[in-house]
Amino acid sequence: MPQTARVKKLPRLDKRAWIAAAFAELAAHGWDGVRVEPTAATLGVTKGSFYWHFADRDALFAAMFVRWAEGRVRAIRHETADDADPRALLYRLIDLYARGPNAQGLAIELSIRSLARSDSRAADAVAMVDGERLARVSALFAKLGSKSSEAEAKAFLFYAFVFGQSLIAGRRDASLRAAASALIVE
Amino acid sequence: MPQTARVKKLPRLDKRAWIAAAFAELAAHGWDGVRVEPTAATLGVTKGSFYWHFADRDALFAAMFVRWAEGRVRAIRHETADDADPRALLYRLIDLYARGPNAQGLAIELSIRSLARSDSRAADAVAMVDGERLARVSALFAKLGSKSSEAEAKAFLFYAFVFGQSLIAGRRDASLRAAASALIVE
DNA sequence: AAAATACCATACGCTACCGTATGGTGACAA
DNA sequence: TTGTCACCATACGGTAGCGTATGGTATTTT
Repeated sequence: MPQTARVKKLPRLDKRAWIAAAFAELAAHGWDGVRVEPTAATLGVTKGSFYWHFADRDALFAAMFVRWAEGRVRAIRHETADDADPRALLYRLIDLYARGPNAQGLAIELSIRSLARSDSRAADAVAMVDGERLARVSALFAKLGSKSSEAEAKAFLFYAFVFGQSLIAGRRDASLRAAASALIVE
Repeated sequence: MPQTARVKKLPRLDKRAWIAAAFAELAAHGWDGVRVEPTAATLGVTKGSFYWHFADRDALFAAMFVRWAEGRVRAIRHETADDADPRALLYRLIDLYARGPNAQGLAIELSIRSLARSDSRAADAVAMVDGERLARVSALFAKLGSKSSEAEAKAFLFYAFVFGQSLIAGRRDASLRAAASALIVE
């Protein structure tokens, strides 16, 4: 009996599990950290599983792009569904990306945006998400009284600020961030 | 024959040449594109040269961080030296990072900021540059009549916008960018 | 029950690099 | 001249990971 007795139920993974694990690696170690064999190890399987579900490593990336875009668009629609108080909602959105309750999601977003500069499939995913986000935030500013063109400009500013702010080191300068946020929203 | 007629036969590189070549690779293919042997090939030497100038690959990265920080601080001081018309200067700074006459520099900046989330040496370099940039831009807003605290907030907003905007796909929406810029500067 | 299918393990060859060890060569000094 | 030193080439061992080939086992289907 040379085999290790696998008492537990066999994992029997699917594409979703692989993609989820790949996103975790991406958030932790960037694109060069998304490797087949190490990910297989953390999933408790071997790469035999991977190459059953995906043609190669590149196919995994492609699947990650579309899944990310879908998930983001859905999340944005959900986050901007309650538009009772647009101003409060805008502040909440900033907070969502600023004091990372989801630093993982932010890392993923930045990684994908980084790849989008050279990979057209990633660029497509980013364009899709950007379109949805700009439209939603623009609508919020319109509800606050801005004309259509001004609302779009404010949405662009808002959106660029949210991500740009995440690139700037200081986790400490919350007051600075709050003041800058007020300059946009008010 | 002039005394400085270096024979082309022997390249005789130094650290600076290696670092410059590494930055070119970084801008083109990211951190995982900065490899010793391929870079040696493009420099026309072998890795024997590299391991004479650097202890290992990590030492090259460390050298890149400090060189980048130094170069950036110097560039920022130079760019903000002429403060005759602060408003025009602010617009010029936005333009500098927006319609990339220097897409290469932007790619490098984003790569380093990406690494700064996990590498403390990169984080130090980024903090150094951020400090200088915020101080300079803040001074510009102060010259435009803002109180100290407001000038800092505006500088933060300005700075975050500049980088955030570079993350958003559209190269096409120049008008949107201009409108958003006006919201900050005016 | 038997066969087909879905999923995974194992083993293999292959490439791209990293870092080291060591020898070679030109420039310059003694 | 002769050595020394700065700089590089060459050769080597070692690792990590990709993709493939093939066989095994559990699950489902017939």
